[in-house]
Amino acid sequence: MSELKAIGWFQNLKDDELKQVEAMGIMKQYRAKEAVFVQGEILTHYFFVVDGLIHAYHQNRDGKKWIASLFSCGDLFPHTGLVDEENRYPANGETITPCTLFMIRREKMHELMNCFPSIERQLTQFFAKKSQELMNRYSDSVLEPALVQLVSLLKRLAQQSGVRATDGWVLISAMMTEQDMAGYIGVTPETVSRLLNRLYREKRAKSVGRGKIYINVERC
DNA sequence: CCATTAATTGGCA
DNA sequence: TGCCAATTAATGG
Repeated sequence: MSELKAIGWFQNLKDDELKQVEAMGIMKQYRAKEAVFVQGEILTHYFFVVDGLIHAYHQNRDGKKWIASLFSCGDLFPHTGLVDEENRYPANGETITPCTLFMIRREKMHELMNCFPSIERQLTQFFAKKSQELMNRYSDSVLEPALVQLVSLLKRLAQQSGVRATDGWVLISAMMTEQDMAGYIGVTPETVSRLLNRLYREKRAKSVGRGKIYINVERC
């Protein structure tokens, strides 16, 4: 059960403290494409990602969806209600791949911060990092063409869950679908499909069946 | 298998 | 690039 140590937040805790933290929440398994929370509902729990990929997205009445953020191992979400008074989920949370999440009630989360100041400091750093990521992503969405944004996304996935293969190729498995990528970048699925095929032609990436892509780190 | 969903492709704005 | 339509591929019973 000490999977918690692996996610970064609790590394400098003593064993008994770690047990104390484990007792404050529960480890939960999710299947792929399973809802974790719904936008607008009362915020009852926070989630630490132990394993897997989750997205938070907004959706309009036509069903168009925009992925606000991606969470992988070591991330904590949602990001509201901890240092402000917001008490509803700001977006829809849904797993992309099968996931293992450490789930902790809101009240316990505040208790956790009070009991362990070191974790509260990490939270501040975490927010700063996420804020920076969001700003970079937004500037890319305005300044860069979709191809560049797609490559950035693939690089990020490679860095987070990629497996090194032979000579400069990294395998990204357990991938988002192309629709997900489209939703993240803010373009249509057709565009993503065409851009990916372009990357394949240019030998900057290659496909290994659905959901698995090799990317050439050097050329990207 | 069939039904459903995802991805591809071509045409046109 | 986006949107639409027509196919083709893949996935899950």
